[in-house]
Amino acid sequence: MNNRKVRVRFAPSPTGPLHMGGVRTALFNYLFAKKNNGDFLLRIEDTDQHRYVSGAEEYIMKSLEWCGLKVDEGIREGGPHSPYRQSERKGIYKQYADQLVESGDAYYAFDSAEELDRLRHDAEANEQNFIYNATTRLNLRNSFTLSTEEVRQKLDSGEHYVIRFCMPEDQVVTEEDIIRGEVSFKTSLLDDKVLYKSDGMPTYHLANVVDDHLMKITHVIRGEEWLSSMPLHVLLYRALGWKETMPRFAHLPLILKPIGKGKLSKRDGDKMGFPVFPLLWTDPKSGEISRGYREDGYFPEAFINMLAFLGWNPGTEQELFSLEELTENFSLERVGKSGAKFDPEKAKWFNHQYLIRKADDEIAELFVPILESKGIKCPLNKDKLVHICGLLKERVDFISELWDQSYYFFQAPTAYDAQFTKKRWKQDTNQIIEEALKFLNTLDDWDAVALKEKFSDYVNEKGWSFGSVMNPLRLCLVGAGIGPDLFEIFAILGKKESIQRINSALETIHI
RNA sequence: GGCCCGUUCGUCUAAGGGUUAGGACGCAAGAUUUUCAUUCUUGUAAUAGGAGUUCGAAUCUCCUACGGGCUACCA
Repeated sequence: MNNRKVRVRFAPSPTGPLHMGGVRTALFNYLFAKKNNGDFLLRIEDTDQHRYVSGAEEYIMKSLEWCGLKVDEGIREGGPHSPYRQSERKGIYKQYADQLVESGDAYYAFDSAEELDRLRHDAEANEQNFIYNATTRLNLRNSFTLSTEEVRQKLDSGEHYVIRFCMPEDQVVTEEDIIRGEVSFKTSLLDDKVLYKSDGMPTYHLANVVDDHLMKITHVIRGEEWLSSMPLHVLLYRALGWKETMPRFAHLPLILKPIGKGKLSKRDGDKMGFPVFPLLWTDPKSGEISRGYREDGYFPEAFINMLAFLGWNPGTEQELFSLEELTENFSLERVGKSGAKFDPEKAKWFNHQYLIRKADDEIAELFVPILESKGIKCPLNKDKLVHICGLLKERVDFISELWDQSYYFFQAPTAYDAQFTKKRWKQDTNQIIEEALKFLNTLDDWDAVALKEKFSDYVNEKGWSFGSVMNPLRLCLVGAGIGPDLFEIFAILGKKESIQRINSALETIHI
């Protein structure tokens, strides 16, 4: 229909921390934009002053940044359509509301919130619906029932008013959704939505349509919760005379609770022990803290990859995609229609995949702060730490879990796992270990491979079973039945420390 | 209640009328291993139900059921 440059926007309200569903919406917008060499804008929709939460805006930007979603135009980046915060655009909406009134597509209404509430309640009591539209507007206080004179007078006297869209009486609005195909709505069932509030602010609907038009947005990609307002928006574009450049719509399926019914909420995360927000969030009022994916140890690449697969798939069997690869392969046509239950286990799996693909030295670097938090200060040379990380990364999903797998490298055992001891430390074990210790003392080449070879020969020579020697030795060095190849542990610990640990164990363990 | 959207293994999903309905997560078993893991192999398990259209339906149509969203001077 035209070859305008693709421009999409992510338009959250700063009413709290950005939910992972919101991040996914941002991600899909970003991917679509970049795939089509377009622009990705961030617009803050803060037309509701009551729900404004301080810090939310900053949080949104930090979250996108952490995820690697670079914004082309936004409140911080600026751009040709500044400002990008709707509260700062307040002045530009009124003229469009006025335009609609003039063309007869909107009208003034003076009903109080209480009056309308009462009508809704009454209708509900009678198992009816109250809809402010053609069926009722002639019984209410508005430009239809009041004379031009009266309306003028009320307006001039400063009485509170709103501007409502005049929903056509009997039309069918049909619009193509990129994900869902054609969707139709009967206007007789829709209501005369408020476009302009009595506080002088536009509602979401007006501001959204006006800004998308002014900012030359070509595709509106948003959550399914907006699908029902698509006809209103379509009608607004038409009424405003912007039919030709109206963006195309794509409504994304929702992210649902892992178990049970309904969409994913903050509660579910608390209950089941997973984050629903990208970053840690401290509520400015209550001080309540919500965990974040970042702080929980997720890599942004893993988080993004996981999110992308909630509702989208490439149609191949590849599951691991970098942001660049996602961008290359993304298409709205491959986004599913149905809501996706979030699976925290799969999220961990994604993180594991990214973790094991990281270079050992990078992992080591990330592990250092955790070691320091445990009071371990550069206990080993860097090579050894890198080696440890390489040895153990397969076993964990998060960097922080490395500690549970490796603590014995940094501190000698102070206790010995009772169960393992019982199972592996037999009557003759002390004697065997003492002999083995003598042999180990004679060895100077304390390299894992050499050690393994020489010690294995020795064990064979003595006619011992491997298990009867190795398991107790593991207990001596580690204090428990965990860890990688024992000779690797020997090598990393070094001869002196290894011998010392065996001696201590021999002194401590009695059966 | 009304309107709109949806429904393939427990979960994420593939299969654009013809496949033994495929993959991944999870779970289970086996193999490997000096422990614990890893790894490898195998298994587990699905087209919501009912009508139609068709030689043939997971795929198209309708009905039912179930799920979800919206129904504010909130976004």
